[in-house]
Amino acid sequence: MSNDTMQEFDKKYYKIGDVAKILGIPESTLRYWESQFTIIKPRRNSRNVRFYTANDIETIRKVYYLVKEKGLKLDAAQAQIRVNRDGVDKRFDVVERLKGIKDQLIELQKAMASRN
Amino acid sequence: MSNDTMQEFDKKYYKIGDVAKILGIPESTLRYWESQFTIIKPRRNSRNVRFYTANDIETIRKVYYLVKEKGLKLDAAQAQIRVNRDGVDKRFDVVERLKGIKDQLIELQKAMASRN
DNA sequence: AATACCGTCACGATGCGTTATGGTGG
DNA sequence: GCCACCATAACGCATCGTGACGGTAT
Repeated sequence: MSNDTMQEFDKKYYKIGDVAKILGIPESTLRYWESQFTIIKPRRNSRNVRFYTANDIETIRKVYYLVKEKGLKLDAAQAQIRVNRDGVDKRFDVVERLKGIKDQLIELQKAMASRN
Repeated sequence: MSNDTMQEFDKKYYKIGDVAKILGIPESTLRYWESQFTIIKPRRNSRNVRFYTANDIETIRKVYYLVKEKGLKLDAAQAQIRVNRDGVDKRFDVVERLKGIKDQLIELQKAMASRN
């Protein structure tokens, strides 16, 4: 890991060589995916060198899973990652509605208790 | 549509030319997909001619959607179709559990009514 | 000088179908 | 003899990724 990697105390950046080693993917593939995806856009420093966050790496890990292990096309993988986000949001909505119902039931329970 | 197509009164079978016209897919593609998929296996008659059910056609329609419109690889499309079945089953399970809760609430309502 | 990065481009592998050929049955 | 079907194999195109090249910065 190069010296540049650490930018601040708590915020780590990884250069492409680091990411390649961490994920076991050639640098050339990382550059190629970046050219094909809109969801993988690492920051660059003033000398045009890529700097990846841990979040970037997680996204790439998802792409790797979908493309390499599930056999989706790059386009489809990108769409799928977005759909998953939507799916999470939808599940979250359901949870919120059920929490509302729970609150109503608690109120009902209180009402019943006060009747005794 | 050829004469062979209708086998019984209520059960229709379609030959490959029929399916190709219905779905707007070349026969060659249908044969190719059949060679690659396990989920598309139309019956054959004694002369080795394919006969498709309406169900077969629906499966092919799903494949068409996933492969042509969503850009999945054939492998991934096949997996996805299975996953969707699982997904439906899981949603069904949730509905069943919520129905059970509903029954309990109805019982609760009755109990409250009898208290008056 | 050696190393790590950059963009680009050419090449190769794989996936996906199409087309061509020759054959059978009605 | 025509039409719809069959299998097989060669071919072509697109996608995906790799490798190599020359260049820059530390």
